[in-house]
Amino acid sequence: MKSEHIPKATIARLATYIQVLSEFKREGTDVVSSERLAEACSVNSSQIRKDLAYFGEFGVRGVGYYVQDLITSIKRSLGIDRAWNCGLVGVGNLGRALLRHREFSRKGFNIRGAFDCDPYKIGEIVEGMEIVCSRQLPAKVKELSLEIGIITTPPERAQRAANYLVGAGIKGIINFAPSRISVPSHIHLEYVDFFHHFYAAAFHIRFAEHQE
Amino acid sequence: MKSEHIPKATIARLATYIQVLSEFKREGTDVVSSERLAEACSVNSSQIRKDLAYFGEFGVRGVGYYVQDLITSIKRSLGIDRAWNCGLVGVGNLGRALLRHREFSRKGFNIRGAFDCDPYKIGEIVEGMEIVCSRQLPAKVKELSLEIGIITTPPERAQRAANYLVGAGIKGIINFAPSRISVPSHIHLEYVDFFHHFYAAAFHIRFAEHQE
DNA sequence: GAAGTTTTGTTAAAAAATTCACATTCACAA
DNA sequence: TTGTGAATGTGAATTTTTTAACAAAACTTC
Ligand SMILES: NC(=O)c1ccc[n+]([C@@H]2O[C@H](COP(=O)([O-])OP(=O)(O)OC[C@H]3O[C@@H](n4cnc5c(N)ncnc54)[C@H](O)[C@@H]3O)[C@@H](O)[C@H]2O)c1
Ligand SMILES: NC(=O)c1ccc[n+]([C@@H]2O[C@H](COP(=O)([O-])OP(=O)(O)OC[C@H]3O[C@@H](n4cnc5c(N)ncnc54)[C@H](O)[C@@H]3O)[C@@H](O)[C@H]2O)c1
Repeated sequence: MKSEHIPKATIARLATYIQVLSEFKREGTDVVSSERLAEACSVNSSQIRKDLAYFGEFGVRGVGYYVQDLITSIKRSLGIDRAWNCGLVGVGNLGRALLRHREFSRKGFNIRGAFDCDPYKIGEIVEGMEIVCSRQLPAKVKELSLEIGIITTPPERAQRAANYLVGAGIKGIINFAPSRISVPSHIHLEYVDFFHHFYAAAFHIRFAEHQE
Repeated sequence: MKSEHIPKATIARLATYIQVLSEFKREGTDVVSSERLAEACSVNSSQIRKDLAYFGEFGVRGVGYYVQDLITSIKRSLGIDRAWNCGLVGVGNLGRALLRHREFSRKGFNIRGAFDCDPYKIGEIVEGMEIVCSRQLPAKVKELSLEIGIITTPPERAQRAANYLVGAGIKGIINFAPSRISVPSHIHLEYVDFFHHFYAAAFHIRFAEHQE
């Protein structure tokens, strides 16, 4: 059914499918039905079939989905069947945690450049990578073919970091700082904010108490 | 219009509104229209009015919203007008970054307990807090009145961590590990997975290239 | 190789979320 | 006090997303 516009929610679910399918694979399961996958992901089974239909036909009727094949197909659909070079701006607490996180490269996102403006941090080695001055961003983006910029600076510096990245020719930005930034429309921008999960928890716990 | 069920998306947006309103406040803006707030949040203005209507009437017709009042009202609506005590299980890279993050307590989520099962880590002090053995969870949850559990263990340990937390009487869990876990239905469970933001970036960048 | 079973892919129906449109309300000025 | 302008709150219209239902396809068994 291949389609044009893909809902954001679909992409988030595809990430979950990959996660759960990988677990199935580790357990030695070769084939899985949409029903069984749906249960493991806590979604409706036609939701899964619909999500997949945006990209093509990956299953076998009467059988289900071959786990490994489906992982491969979803990855190809999302464009993560190849490596993406990333640059991280702001090597503080969070930036360091991300740099040390092996899962990034395992999932195809290689953090190849780490940038900071603090002279005490520049030159330091983190996870085998030297922290470089932000001023060198343009040169490094080209040199390392960086395509995705990760912003982990304090919020008031996020816009500046974004400007550097955009100027350097980055194609997409993931902003972990809690501030809205503006970038040209051809740059893909994602905000990461996990506080809303805490808000949701607080809200629901309180609501449940209120019910009693 | 006060309503029963609140969409997840609404809660995520309310988090954004708080963020942007706080910025307005810092800049000295006292009153803001839904139109202006909408622009800053990149959403539709009636979306904002609808989101707020779930909880009550907070604006003044012909005027707009008083920034400080609206922040207060949203916080009260979400149940974050009081402090929430949290316990963090798994003091690794990510756990440490979260423990060191001041924003948590500023937003009302106080991480009061840090737990790990690694004997080399137990006893260590992080941000003025002693890392405690996971076995002491039940005692500590009661002692410190912990209500929300934060899981930052490796994925294969997340279920066990959840079991401990549930057994200890926690009310909600935020799981940062990339694995599905099961908890009794009265426990509120949130998954934090920011890889889907990377997937979305990769997908859109690639799609844009494909368009050319 | 036909009949039966299973599970997909897809169309149709239902539900939910978003946007529009405007009557209502409030502040302020004449 | 009344009129004017502005912006909220909300019902209705629209769009999007989710769920249900089922025909088409593939495997299994007899
Ligand atoms: N730590 C967390 O757990 C956490 C969680 C959620 C969000 N965040 C957000 O992530 C961001 C980083 O948090 P953190 O705790 O790592 O803060 P941090 O202060 O430890 O690190 C910020 C780093 O950015 C660097 N920096 C500042 N301006 C810069 C610039 N213009 N160019 C390059 N580097 C610059 C600083 O030198 C510092 O190393 C913040 O916006 C924070 O709100 C952090
Ligand atoms: N580091 C990141 O940037 C990042 C980003 C996204 C998600 N995550 C996820 O967060 C989790 C933690 O990541 P990390 O990089 O901090 O890993 P890590 O290995 O540095 O830390 C894991 C910690 O959990 C402890 N632990 C293990 N089993 C435990 C148990 N049963 N009870 C208590 N503590 C236990 C370990 O001793 C260790 O200190 C992982 O699941 C990871 O996939 C990490």
